[in-house]
Amino acid sequence: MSENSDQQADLMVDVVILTLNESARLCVLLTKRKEAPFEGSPALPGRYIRIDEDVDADEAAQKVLLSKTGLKQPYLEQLYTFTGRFRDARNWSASIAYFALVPMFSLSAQSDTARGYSLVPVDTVPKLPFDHNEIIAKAVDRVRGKAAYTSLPCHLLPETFTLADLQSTYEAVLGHALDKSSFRRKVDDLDFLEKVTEMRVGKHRPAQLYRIKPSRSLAFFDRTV
Amino acid sequence: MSENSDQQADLMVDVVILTLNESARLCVLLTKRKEAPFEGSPALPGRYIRIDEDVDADEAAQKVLLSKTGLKQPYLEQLYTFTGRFRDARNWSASIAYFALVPMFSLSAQSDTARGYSLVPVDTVPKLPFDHNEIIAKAVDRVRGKAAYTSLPCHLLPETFTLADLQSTYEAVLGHALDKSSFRRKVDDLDFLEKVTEMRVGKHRPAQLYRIKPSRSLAFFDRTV
DNA sequence: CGAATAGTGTCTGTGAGACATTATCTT
DNA sequence: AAGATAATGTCTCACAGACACTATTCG
Repeated sequence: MSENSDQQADLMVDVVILTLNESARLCVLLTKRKEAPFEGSPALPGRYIRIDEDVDADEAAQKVLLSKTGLKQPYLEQLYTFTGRFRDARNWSASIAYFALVPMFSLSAQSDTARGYSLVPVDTVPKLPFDHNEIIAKAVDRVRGKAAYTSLPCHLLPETFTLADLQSTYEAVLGHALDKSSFRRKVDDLDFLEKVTEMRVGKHRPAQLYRIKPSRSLAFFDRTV
Repeated sequence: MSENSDQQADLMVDVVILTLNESARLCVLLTKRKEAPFEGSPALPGRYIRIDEDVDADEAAQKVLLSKTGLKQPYLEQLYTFTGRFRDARNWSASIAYFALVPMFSLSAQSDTARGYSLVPVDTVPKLPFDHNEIIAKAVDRVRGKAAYTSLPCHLLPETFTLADLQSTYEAVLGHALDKSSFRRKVDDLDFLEKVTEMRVGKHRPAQLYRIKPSRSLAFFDRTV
């Protein structure tokens, strides 16, 4: 591949960072592009892979995530690689897309937009440059699909949470309501949560707080064969 | 990315071609490498992406598949992208891996090996160059996972087949036996097969032949939420 | 007829959904 | 006490698994 080094594909990573907003809606983080083309437009955070700095694409994606959220231990998974001559008018390019699930942002909406990024509900994403809409759609599909039979959505919650929090998170991701009793039975069967000594106190009856058992950071629901 | 064009990553596609052998075992097709490094070793079929010839990576993968099997309409799906500085000692590289499901080969074992490739059961794959063992493992995982709730394994069968064929295919992929009655109920519920007028005649009672309904080339089993 | 494969029927336990009930807090 | 949320209990229907049974071919 060295005989024609000016005829190379561009290689980059893009990261779909998903979180819940205050209304418990699933949102994607978008940055304002600082360079041409589409300077100023919102787009997915991402950058070119730097083969002298990045050991592999996972590391590059982690760095993107770290620079946007400051988080070191999020859930990060490779999603799909989008390629082709036409997805970026400048050149044949390959973007290795990742998605990340991060707990609800503690940052205020103000400082977010000040830093040039915004949280947008996944069902109201505007037209974005390149094939970024397609990338987001695929990420949401994947998370929805896995939510049906794994504990993946837990990563959208803070360290400790109530069962009601957990259920509304699943409902936000899946897009439909769940029965409380069935949901709790299933969570109980899966046995990936442990009680925390404290309770959440609020305006009404306090609720038990839980956290994910250290050993079971991604548990699988039964799947009927 | 143009300021340092001799410091680019290599970009390639590798294809895990899966099929069933005569003993109804899930097998992967391996080629003998014609170039250094590892010349003569068995390895996954693949090649560098040629940005002047391939519109996108899917097309490159299709061409690899076509050149190895002569098949034009197989099931082909992007699997995962394997990247990094160390997976190939020559350079930082990215391999966009695909997997394909193809009907049992009509080619004889003789002509296969003559052309320099071989079918190896996925549970007896020898140590391969690069990270090809890891790629195959991931492909098998993916197929197994999807087999549990989709009609994916159908693509391992010829145009028409009996329900017994279909069941043994599922059993080969999943790695365990299935109940005949339950299996047929489920297939019936899914409603992705249609009867063919002919029957398969053999040494015993003839069996009804089926084919996939044209509109339902990939059907999904129910998944319990 | 027996052997072998194709195809159908029946029973039962599990478990998800629906919904009711009890429990515990604040004001 | 009223209101709100947390947590648990009960009933039922659907369905997957187990297994038995019938059907149709060949030799």
